[in-house]
Amino acid sequence: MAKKISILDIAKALGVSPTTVSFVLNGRAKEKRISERLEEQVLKYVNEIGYKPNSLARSLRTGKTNTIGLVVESISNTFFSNIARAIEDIAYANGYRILYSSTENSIERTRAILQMFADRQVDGYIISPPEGVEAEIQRLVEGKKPVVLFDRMIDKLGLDSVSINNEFSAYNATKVFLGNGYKLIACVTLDSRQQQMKDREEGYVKALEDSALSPIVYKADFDISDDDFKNGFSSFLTQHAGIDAILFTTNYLAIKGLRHLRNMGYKVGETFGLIAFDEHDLFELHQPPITVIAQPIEEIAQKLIALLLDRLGTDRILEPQHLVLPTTLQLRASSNKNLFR
Amino acid sequence: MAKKISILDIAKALGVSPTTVSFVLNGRAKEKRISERLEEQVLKYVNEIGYKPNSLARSLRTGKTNTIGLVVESISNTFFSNIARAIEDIAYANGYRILYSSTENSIERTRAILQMFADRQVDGYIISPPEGVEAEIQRLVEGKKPVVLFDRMIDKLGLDSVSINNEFSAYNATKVFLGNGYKLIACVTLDSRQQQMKDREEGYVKALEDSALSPIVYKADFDISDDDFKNGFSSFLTQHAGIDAILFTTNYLAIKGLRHLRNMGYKVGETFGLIAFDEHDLFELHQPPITVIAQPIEEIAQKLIALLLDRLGTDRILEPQHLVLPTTLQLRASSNKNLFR
DNA sequence: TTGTATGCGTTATCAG
DNA sequence: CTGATAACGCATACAA
Repeated sequence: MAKKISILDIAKALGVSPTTVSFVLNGRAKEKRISERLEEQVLKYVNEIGYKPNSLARSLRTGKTNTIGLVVESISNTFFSNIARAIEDIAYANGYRILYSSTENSIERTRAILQMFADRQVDGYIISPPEGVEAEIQRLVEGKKPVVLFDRMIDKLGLDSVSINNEFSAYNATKVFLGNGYKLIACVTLDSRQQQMKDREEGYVKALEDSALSPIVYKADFDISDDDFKNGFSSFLTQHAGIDAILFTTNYLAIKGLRHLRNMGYKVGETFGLIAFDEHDLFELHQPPITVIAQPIEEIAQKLIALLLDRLGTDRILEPQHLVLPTTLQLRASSNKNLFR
Repeated sequence: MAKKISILDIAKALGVSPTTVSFVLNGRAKEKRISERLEEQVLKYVNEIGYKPNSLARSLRTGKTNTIGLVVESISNTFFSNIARAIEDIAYANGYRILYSSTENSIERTRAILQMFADRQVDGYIISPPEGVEAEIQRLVEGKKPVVLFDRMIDKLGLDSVSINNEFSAYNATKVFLGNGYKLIACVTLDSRQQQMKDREEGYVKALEDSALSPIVYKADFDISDDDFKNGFSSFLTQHAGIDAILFTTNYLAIKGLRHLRNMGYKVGETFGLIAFDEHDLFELHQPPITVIAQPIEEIAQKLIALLLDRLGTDRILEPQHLVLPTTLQLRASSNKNLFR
């Protein structure tokens, strides 16, 4: 590092005052009407010795850390890691760094994370909140830190948010099943009060109601073990004999389901319809290719960070924005048994 | 937040000096022989008002930020996001936070990232370095910051590192092809001077040499477009008619390859062998299931962070450690055409 | 146009 | 055992 050089050393070496150096460094030379010669001289010297301001000291002074706290369910989940990847780029381009952390849907963990982020004095937050952390998030807002939510909403807090039209997406997907002649359509979802999960289920239910059919729903815990899922899921299937299509409301439930369906001898595609939420690298290559409800990852990331940077840029409290982005139904063979005839 | 309270306020409120409060807060009460009554009193008050020390100020003073810089190729790659996930946990448990960034194999980007991390004064680095950043990493080391490398090595720097036995893994996998009766075995790899890629290729070559066969290698650029890959790959296949097995040295090349092989009508599994580096969610569910060389992700992460924490804990310069972990060859149908007879 | 002095919240050095 | 007080490096109000 050789991080010994401070603004003072520069000032001394050049025989000017630290203020002058500071102004030049912050691009306020013109504004402060510092002579161009001097400005150049400072810039040149700074460049020569490779001086970099100490961001800690600067942050301590200004109260800004140029850091954004990103709280996701799990960074190892492709949906979130892709979001993170996209956010990273835009944040960096705007001079912000990312501190991230995975909640694993645990309230405890989330509390700890938020506490840490607060300690670190991040300037703003992007959060996909688990259930039950309303109070903590509320506290952030009270601390005047901008917060943008995604993936899951917490309506009552009136925060900026970016989400997708969950209900319609599920409704639409279920309609595809119906249109393709599936009769007994089930929904496998999370046992959760998260709004987006409820919405997805609701969309499914409504589509069935349109055709005077009754919903068949299996709910699994977020952190269900493979064994428990297997047991629960297979007894669900035998209980409701004749199910010929399933809408999975999350990606990893779909993967779990796919595995067990195959093990149990169901012919996904040929006789059994399947649609999953969220795109996945290999869904297209799966045999049969899996129909998915794809979220616009890039766009979500863009809107999130744009919203946050917006808030970061001003002190005024703006009307909260709720962006609802459309999904894309990526039609593949798994939702159309007619292709197999 | 209400982050107005400082150690000074506490001192005033309690009628003691800031020093005392500081000592108590840092658990040095005993050491400094501060009366227990006073200690309790301070602790109690601090707890009551929910005071949290300002980590910025502390870092400025101590020169430690309790932050680790994690530099990966791309956080959206499952291998790296899983590593990141595992590292995150252990780091947090030890009081460290993670700043991360994706290089996308660009020297420019990596330089910028390293610069940023240095500005942020991270305490240590975990890096999977692209080619050509030796000088920059060297500089970190000169700045007395511990650096642990993974996935790719830079031998001459003599840094701590965690890697896998790339050559043997590829050798072993190729042997499986040979044992299962494949005749014309190709290798698809990265056009790169990265040591681990050369090692993988070398393992493949050696296995073939054992049987007096000549290697057939296709090399693609790291950031090759789908179209370019398609063109290059298919002309490679026609040039070397009769190829009946391929070892892919990276996960995403395998996925690209899989896609094009399917489009071109090759019957992976039945008549065409395939083995890929790195596990993937859906490889097991693919039809046929894909044989992979699986890296011990948890263990890699554990060793990385353990090594780094070790270095962080002491000033002494220790003999650099090079941990080489074994991979697991996950045998599935894609590498055994006999299963299809 | 530039310099001086002060504070951000901690920790550490030294006295007492 | 405890309390002043000086740093850490930067930014800014205020002077000159």
